[in-house]
Amino acid sequence: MKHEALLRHIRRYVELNEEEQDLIGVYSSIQEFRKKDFLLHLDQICSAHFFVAKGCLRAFLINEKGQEQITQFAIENWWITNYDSLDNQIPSSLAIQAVENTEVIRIHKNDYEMLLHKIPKLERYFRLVLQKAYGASQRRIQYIYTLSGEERYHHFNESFPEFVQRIPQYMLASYLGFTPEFLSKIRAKKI
Amino acid sequence: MKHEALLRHIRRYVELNEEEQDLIGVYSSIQEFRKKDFLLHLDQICSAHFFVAKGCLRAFLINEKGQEQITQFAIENWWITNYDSLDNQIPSSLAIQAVENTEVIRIHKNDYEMLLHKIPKLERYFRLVLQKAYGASQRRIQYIYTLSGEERYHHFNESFPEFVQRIPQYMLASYLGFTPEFLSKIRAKKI
DNA sequence: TCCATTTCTTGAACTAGATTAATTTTTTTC
DNA sequence: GAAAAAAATTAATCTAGTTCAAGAAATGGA
Repeated sequence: MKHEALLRHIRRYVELNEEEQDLIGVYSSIQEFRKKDFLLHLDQICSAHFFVAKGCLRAFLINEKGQEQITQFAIENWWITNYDSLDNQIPSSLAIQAVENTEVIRIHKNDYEMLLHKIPKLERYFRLVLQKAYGASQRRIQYIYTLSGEERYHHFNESFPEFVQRIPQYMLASYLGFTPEFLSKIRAKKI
Repeated sequence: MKHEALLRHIRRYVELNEEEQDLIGVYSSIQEFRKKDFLLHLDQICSAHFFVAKGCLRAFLINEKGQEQITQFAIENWWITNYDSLDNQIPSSLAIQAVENTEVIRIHKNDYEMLLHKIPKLERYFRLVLQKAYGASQRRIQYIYTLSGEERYHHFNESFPEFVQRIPQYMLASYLGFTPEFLSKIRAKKI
């Protein structure tokens, strides 16, 4: 099944019968993006939810100095979208772009509503997904506020060693909230 | 009805019949907290979700310098809990405390599950609540990364002028991620 | 395989915000 | 309504991380 990766993820949280699994196929589509392709451009109105089946995405904004600031990564089994833009149908302050060649399962806003209506237990699935994402976001704010840049780097490295290998260092620096130059200096001290 | 504030909030998102409204009453309890009372202590295992009917709460942690760092506020119509501690039944790294005398509607972990089971449309309600909270959390991360301390203060002031009046300045400084002394300096420049 | 582009490093000068400590103002309590 | 406690201010000194600029290394494409 083309959307097997998504079904596998949903089945971690709720049970699905054949019919429901097919329905999810009907209301979703597979999209392939090449490295550097955009899923969502700056100022575009966001119209879909994206599930990463394979690969890696990043969300970023452009700050007043014209620099890219990465606010989020999404790898296998993560959902990503701009809820602000999607819910309120306003131009996105974030862009979403492929960091690697990436296979995405895309669910359009309307199809998402349709699916929730036809398969109410998906409400539970998305509640649990959001609860996890919100928890992670809260934890991230705690780290930003309690750790220095250097501590944040070491902590991230210890928590996600494989992921650190997958992305360029300047992207990691941006995500962690400091400059690539500063990251170089940290690494020069001790790896 | 003692839990009317909560019912009113839920009805913004999903319809409820008499029976369902009563059921929510059965599985929730009202608690009054006086200013400075704790709803959740540091290292305690969190066992409930809290809905603020009236008043104001804060969540904070103690950083390595022994200082309180506020990670979140909750006022009327906001839910607050430590999902990390609640979901994984681990000691909380956050304390939750009343900033004002506060009336809370408390739903125990088990009753929360029970309610979701008996009234499945509450899955939708909590999904929508979490989606909003997650969006706010994402937006907050964007502000932390793109605005200076001073800009964050002005922005917060413009966005929530009434709320700024409700809390001591040192709490606002902590929430915004800088020292009370720095906040004093900003205010000295221009109000 | 070579050129172009992207990514990473290094060092010097600089700045937003922290720290410390003392003082004043405001709020709370009895 | 006085004393105590909590909150806010001010100023001097300090530091984590930025900025700028230039070069080195790695990667990628034809």
